[in-house]
Amino acid sequence: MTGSRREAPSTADAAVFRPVRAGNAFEETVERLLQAIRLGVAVPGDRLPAERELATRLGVSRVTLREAIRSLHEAGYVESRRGRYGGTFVNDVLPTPHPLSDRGPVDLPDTLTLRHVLESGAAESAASRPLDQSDHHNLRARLQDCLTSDITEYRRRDSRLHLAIAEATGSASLTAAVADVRMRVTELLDTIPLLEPNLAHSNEQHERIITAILNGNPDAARKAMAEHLDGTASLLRGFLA
Amino acid sequence: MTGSRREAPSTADAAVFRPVRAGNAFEETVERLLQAIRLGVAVPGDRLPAERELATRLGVSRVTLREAIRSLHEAGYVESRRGRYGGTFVNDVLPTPHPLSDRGPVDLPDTLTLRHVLESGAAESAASRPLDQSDHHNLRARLQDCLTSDITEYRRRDSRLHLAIAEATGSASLTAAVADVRMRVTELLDTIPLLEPNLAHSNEQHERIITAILNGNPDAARKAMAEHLDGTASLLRGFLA
DNA sequence: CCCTAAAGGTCTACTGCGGAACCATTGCAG
DNA sequence: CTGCAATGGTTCCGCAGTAGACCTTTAGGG
Repeated sequence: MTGSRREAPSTADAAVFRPVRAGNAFEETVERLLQAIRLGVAVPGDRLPAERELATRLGVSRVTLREAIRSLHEAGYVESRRGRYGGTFVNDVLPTPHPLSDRGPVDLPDTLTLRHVLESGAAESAASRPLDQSDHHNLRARLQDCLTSDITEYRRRDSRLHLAIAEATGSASLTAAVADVRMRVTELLDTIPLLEPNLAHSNEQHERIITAILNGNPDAARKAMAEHLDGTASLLRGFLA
Repeated sequence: MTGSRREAPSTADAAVFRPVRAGNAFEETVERLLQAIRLGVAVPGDRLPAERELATRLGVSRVTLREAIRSLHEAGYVESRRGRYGGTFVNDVLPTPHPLSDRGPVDLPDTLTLRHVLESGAAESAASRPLDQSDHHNLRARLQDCLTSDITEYRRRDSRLHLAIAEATGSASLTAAVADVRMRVTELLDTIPLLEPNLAHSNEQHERIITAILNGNPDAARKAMAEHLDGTASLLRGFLA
């Protein structure tokens, strides 16, 4: 402990006594909705769940959710329509995001370390459990989305594929953690250019990862994922160092 | 998306539209302080940081923190003393916790999957970076604490060792994630007996893990950690299945 | 012996947020 | 063409939580 009579203060203190809340309810809600859009869980044209339902699922009041939606509307992400079969819809053209935006500076090594652990672990874990037909279908469909994507949509479909891998582990907590860390990485990636060669290379790696998972080969899945992540990691280190 | 015109609802929805807050500020604060005590970050006799400082670090008001401390006091975990050099101190004899206590039922596979990913990943990550002298010292000291521990203190020292491994990755986010998942595991472990043979076996595995990390052998570290975790995983599955 | 620093203990606004009721708009079914 | 159901839009009230000032206790130093 800090000031303990026993020994020097440790950094475990920092982990346990970190803030209990990341921000206020409004900010957290905006962040989640942005996550849905940026990670490709809600694609242009999609309708978000109705306000009453969404508020319940997010655990915030409808008023707070509506404030979040309003700020997303003002930022150009969504439009709302009233009446039966109305709702809040993701815009077809999304705003090009923020030059390493609003909030505090990100700790690059911290983010990359966490990402490596979570995503290579998820790949291994997904490959070492029996997958049902819908898992197979989902993984293959998301892979195909990447292969057939142009540059403008690639980042979202890439995220969606990685999320599908996390889902295939069957662990909701792990999936949530992967979604969070990908959000952090995505914010960084959006500040650097995406080139055709990277995309082709990325697609090859995706195929190897998915093949290993579908074949139930944990070690190969982990290794393929690790290589894949190393690629973007050195890219980021290069541009942001 | 749910209700999307495009395709079937996916479980990624659940990850992104999960609740933004785990509970109210009071409950979260109690949880954190319990974490500090149960994971051995604050051991009996230790003084917690002063209320004003702790409230700032946890990002809650002093009133809320004090309510949390009061409920820990009533539960027998801590005592507070006024005056200069006063403070809140961890009791020497801690209450034996809750028979799979208050909150909702835990998803065992979910917890174990997340734990496997985080902790084996942390071991690998710690082994693949240069460690300074204080890292070496910390790891060896925590290992020694386990080797010389009797049964009553073993769980706390075990957690503290595993936390030290996470710290050695240098990633604050990963350390926090490991602390959280260990808290979930600890609550489960506290409901089943701890036997001498398990303890001896555990110690052997700990030595192999730490040796691999200190020698900078990522694969060995990961493998040793994975075996170690498999042990308690099947124990838990046995008792709780 | 008293003063001061550092800690816990108390009180008082103020505010963010949740809960719930109610209004307004829209499209489909009858 | 009328009514209903499903949605977004609005309003109000109450409570949990925050911020900050202030009180009380205690140990050590001058």
